[in-house]
Parts: sequence; C-alpha cells; structure tokens
Amino acid sequence: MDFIIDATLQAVAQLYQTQITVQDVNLQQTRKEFEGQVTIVTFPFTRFSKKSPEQTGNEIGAYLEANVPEISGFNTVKGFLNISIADSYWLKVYQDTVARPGFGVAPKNGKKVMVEYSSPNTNKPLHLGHVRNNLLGYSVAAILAAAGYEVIKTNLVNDRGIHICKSMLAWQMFGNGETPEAAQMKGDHLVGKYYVIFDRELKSQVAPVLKQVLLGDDTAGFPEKKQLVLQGHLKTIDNLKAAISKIVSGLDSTDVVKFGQRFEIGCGDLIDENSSVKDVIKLTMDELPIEQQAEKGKQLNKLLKSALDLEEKIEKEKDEIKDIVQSEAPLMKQAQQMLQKWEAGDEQVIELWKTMNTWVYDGFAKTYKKLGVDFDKFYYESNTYLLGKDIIEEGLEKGVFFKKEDGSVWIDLTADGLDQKLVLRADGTSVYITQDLGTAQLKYNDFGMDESIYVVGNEQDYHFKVLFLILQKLGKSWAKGLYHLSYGMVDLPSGKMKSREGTVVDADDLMDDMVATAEEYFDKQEKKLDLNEEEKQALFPVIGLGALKYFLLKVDAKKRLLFDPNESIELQGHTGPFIQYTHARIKSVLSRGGEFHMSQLPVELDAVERDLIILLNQYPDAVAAAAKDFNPATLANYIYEVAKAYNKFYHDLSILQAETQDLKNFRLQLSASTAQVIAKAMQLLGIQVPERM
RNA sequence: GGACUUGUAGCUCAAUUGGAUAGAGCAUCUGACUACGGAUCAGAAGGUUAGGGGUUCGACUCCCUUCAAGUCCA
Repeated sequence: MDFIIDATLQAVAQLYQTQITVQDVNLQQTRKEFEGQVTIVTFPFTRFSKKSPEQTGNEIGAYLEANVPEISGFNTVKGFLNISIADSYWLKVYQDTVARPGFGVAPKNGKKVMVEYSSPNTNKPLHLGHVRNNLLGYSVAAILAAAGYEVIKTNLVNDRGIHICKSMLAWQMFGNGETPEAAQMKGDHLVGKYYVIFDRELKSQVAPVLKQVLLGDDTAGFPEKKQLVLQGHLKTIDNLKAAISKIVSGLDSTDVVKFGQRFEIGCGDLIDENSSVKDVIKLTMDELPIEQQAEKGKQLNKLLKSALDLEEKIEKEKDEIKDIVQSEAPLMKQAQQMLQKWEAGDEQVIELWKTMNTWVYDGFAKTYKKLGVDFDKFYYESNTYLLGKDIIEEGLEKGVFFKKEDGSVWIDLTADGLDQKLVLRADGTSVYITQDLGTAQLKYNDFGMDESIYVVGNEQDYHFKVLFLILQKLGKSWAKGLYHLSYGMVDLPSGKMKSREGTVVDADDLMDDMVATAEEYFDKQEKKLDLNEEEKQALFPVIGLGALKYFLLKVDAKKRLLFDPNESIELQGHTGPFIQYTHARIKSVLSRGGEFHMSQLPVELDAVERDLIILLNQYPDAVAAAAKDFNPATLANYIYEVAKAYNKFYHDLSILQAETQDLKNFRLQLSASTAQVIAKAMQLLGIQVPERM
C-alpha cells in the first residue's frame, strides 16, 4: 500500500503546496459498508487545504485516480476518502506474494531474543495458571521466530528452597519409600502429594497452639522476642475490636431499625465484641426477603464500611500471628533444618533432593510433551541462587546502591515513583531480586541476546519494574531490551483459582478432560466421523487441546481470563475447532478437486474472493503486529477472520462447479492458500490442524 | 497509606493504537440443504463503552475525579 501513501504525499504537495510525511497519512481498511478497500482520513489535511474535509477528499481522490493506474475509483464520505483498487492489482498481489511458497516467513532480522517461560516449582505439578503461561511463552517464541528473530526458549526451574524441603520431609516421615512406579503416579504428582501432606500435618500442629494464643494471650512457649511481637499483635487486635464496638454503638438507631430485628441483635454482639461484622451482615441478609437483599446489602455494606475495613486489619494481624506460630511448629523447624543441611551440602539430603527432582522432571516432561511446548535451555535456581552478589558490589562502587548502618544494601527508587528497595540483607544473604539480577547477567553472558522476555504473572509487575530499573541504573546496555510479558490470573466460573484454596485445576487432568470431552462430542454427533479407530484416537487430542489453547490465547494476555471448560470445548463460534473444521473442509474440497494448476487468472473478482485475498495478504502484517506487541491474541483473532471469510466464499460461490476450468483452478488455488495460512498461523499458536475431522 | 492492572450487549471477547452508525461468538428469534462437509451461511434483536467532568474537527482510546474488582509495596 506504500504506493498510495507516496501518491498522497505528491497529491498534497501538488494541490496544497505542503510537504507532509508518511506518518501524516492515516491509511486504514475501508469499513465493509462502504465502497472501496482502503481509506485515507482527510480531517488532518483541512488545516492547510483550507477546504471542507469532503472537498479535500474529493480533490485528493481525483488526483489519485488520474495519476495512479491501480486506482479504479473513489468516493468521499465526510472526512473519509474511500479508494477502490482494481482487481488486477489484487490478483497480481495474490500471484506475486500470497501464492508463493515462502509466503509469511519473514527474512532473518539478525536479532536474537530470549523467551523465558513456564518456570515451575518442583514441589507440585503444573496447574491451569502454568498452562496459560506455557501457551503464551511457546506461542510468542514461535511468532518471533516467524517474524525473523533467532529465538532461545528458556525455563528457569525453581528447584530449591523451603517448599521442596517440605515435600522431602513429608516423604521421609510418611512415605514408606513410595516411588512413582509403586504408586502408579506421575512423579510430579507424587511429590505434590507429599507437599499437601506436609501442609495438612503442619496445620494440625499449628491449629491448637494458634487457638490458644488467640484466646488467652498464652505465649509462654515462644522465644522472648516472638512473645513480644505476638503480644503486640494481640493488643492491636483488641484495640481494633474496641474501635469496631465504638463504631457500631455510635450508629444512628433509625439506621439500625431499617435492617430488622436480626440486625439489632447483631449490633449488640458487635458492641460486646462477640461477633464479626461479616457474620452479622450475612445473618441479617438471610433474614431479609430476597427481593430486598441486593438493595439493602449495598446499604448495609456502606453503613459498616469503616468497621469492615478495621475487620480486614484484624485478619491481617491474625495472619501475622499465624505466621509466627507456624514458624515455631516442630515440622517447620525440621524443614528449615533440612534446608540448612541442603545448603551446607549434606550428602543424604542432596541425594534425596536429587531423587525427588528426577521424579518431578519426568512428570514435567510428560506434561510439556502433551501440551506441545519445549525449551532450548534450562536454568536451575539451585545453580543460580548465589548469583548477584558481585552485582551488589558493582552497584555500591558505582554509587547506585547504598549501605545502611546495619550493613543492609538498598536502592532508592523514589525519584522514579517507586520505593526504597532492599537488595541485600544485613547478614549478607540474598533476597529474590539479588539472584534475579545475577541470573539476568548470566543469561546475557550465555547468549548475548538483543531482547529478553519474561513470561510471568501480573502479581510480579512491581518486581520486574524494579528489576529492570536497577539494571538500567547499573548501566547495563542490554537492560532496555528486557520485557515483562505480564498476564492475568485465570478464573474459574466456580470461583477464584488459587492454590491455597484447594480448587486448583491440575494441568494433566485438564488436558485429559479436554480430550475426553472432544471424544464425547463426536460420539453425540449425528454425522459420524469417517475415520478408523486409530485415526480417531489421534484426532481427539488435536481437537481437545486446540479448543483449550485457542480459548486461552484469543484473550489479551494482560487481562484476567474466565476459563469455562464446558464452553471452551463448544465446537462452534469463535473457537479453535471452528478454525480446525474450516481447514479440514478446505482439504476435503482440494482432494475432490484433484490435480490443478494455475493457468489463466480471472479478469474480475467476486467481492468475497477479493475480501479473502485482501485478508490473506495481511498475514505477514498480522504476524509482525503480534511479534511487536508480544501478543498472540491479535494473531488468533486474525485467523478467525480468515476462517469466516473462507466459509462465506465457500458458501456463496461454487468451486468444483465453477463456470470455467480456469476459474475452478483459481478457486482451488485460493482454497489451498487459505488452508496454508490457517495451518501456519495456528502452528504459531501451538495448535495443530487436522486433514479430516 | 502509596503504586499498578482491569471495567465494553444477558454471558465470553474485539475495536487497525485518536477516526465513520462501537464489532464478533454464545444464548434468543427468523430464513437458506435435489449443494464442493449445515460443525456452514444470511438476517433480527440486544449498548449512557462503570459514573461524572475536561482536552478537539472527532474519545472505548488521552487527562482529572468518583465507584467497583484484582494485585503489589513496607
């Protein structure tokens, strides 16, 4: 389309004696309700044309029509100049680019990019959140490769720390030497099972003590320092409760009466500090007629907002108390000791750690294989957790960091709108960001990449902001190429998905479910699959996983995603299987059409043919745009448009019964090109397309 | 207390980065099989783009503010 922009620059220079640049020309696709294929927005030109937008458009349009042979006509609506381009042009574009074998593969741009994704913990299996991460990472890597980058896919495995010690300890204590083979379980699931057991046992140790502490400030069993802290928290809680009591007793009695008798009783309980605000609201609501609940609920929450805020603070205090009690539990202490032994290189602990990690990696490998993702390089935190201290030294020398009296090292980011951030503890031990600094340097030393993308959830937005800023302040030339591909949490219809709430969707289970659901779907269809058993068993994973992947990738990464397993497998509408179906359908026509070769191109195009060609021609742009924003969703949405356009073409025109042999050949060729674009684009999303289904 | 993200049709998502009457799918209603695969296609209905203010030829998009959901920092 560059020739139109160039001609527009000429037209403006000629007509209005004004030099404008390429950026000043706003070229867009013409909306389908208007005649034409491309549109120039002429509002900005009125500044120097001194004429109405419409008149300006007409003048430029007339100039273009007269001077550009490819332009066959134009019309102007308000400030929009719609340009029609001759069919011969589109046919030439089709023949010269779309129909060529190398279409859609950008030439190497000489740049190297690293995509780090997945980053699992070795104490439990992958879950739904990881699935989104893996699909995003894999797809972004594939898209970047198609856009001309050399891509290195890496996985930074979190294989050390207290969490893995918990699994190890529980296995030692309760496992009776159980192995994945003996348990008939994937290794990652077995290790995860012991992590859950640890958690359960820890809770049973903590619960009675916690109850005791919360009831009657019985903190005698704790070290002196912690006793003081605990008592501080208890005192705060008392004060908060008293404050709530005061708020409630200060309520206007006419307000209280509005919510019924149950609420009056509740208020009495609150004043006596015998109940929680949440409970009172709930009980009050239950007594109200259903039609009043929504309205009164709002009023009630508003009335008690300050009390609710205080109650939230109480919960936080309680959490802190719980943390302290937990840290003193015997099991927790044992886990800590185990971590210390691990760090000291204790042979037995290391041996156990290696064994259990082997199990986990076997399990992960199976999950990754099924999911269809892979990596070029693994990094392990057990190798990198001590890195970064030299960078702290470097930062101190450069004056980027400063030391506090207690010896801890900090960076002051307040000038950049952030906080002061600890980068090394007073005792000289690392914090998370220390090792991330070191690991970033390590990765750059290993590969010297121009850009580096971290696929990590949005709860770490702040962390990465700080990390990248520090590296920039340290003067690392490569810091400007760092990018945090942040993605939102995956919600389930039944509620929020959080590991501590125990409603995690396991990745392996999810994939199996999707395959099974695909099978059920086909069984229910009236029209039976014309495939043998072996072919069917090969097809179900393609459809089931295609549905899952497309559903997760079509949504903009940064947004939260509501994953409804039942809806995602729905094989119609804006789904992966719809696109897969379109591909299979094209393949079916092609096989019926037999051998063909392009001979004579048609002189005129039908509108649906032209739309399809224009869309196919945009494929490289769609890839480039997805690569620029690291966003597979744009590509996913593009390919859906292609599938829709093809189905319309297929419906409106006859391919095998075309009027002439030449036309039939052309339409077969167009079908083949469409199938190729669909297959290529889906491949960049990590989705396979079937020949038949 | 401070910071970040999100809020679009009943539901799930778009909107070419400031452009035309805000578009798709699901669900609802209607129509198209003597057909190359009907898992399709065409149409109807559905909107104060969370609310309010501002910037300009023009705002879902940018600025201010309130609200809601979520997350992070000490």
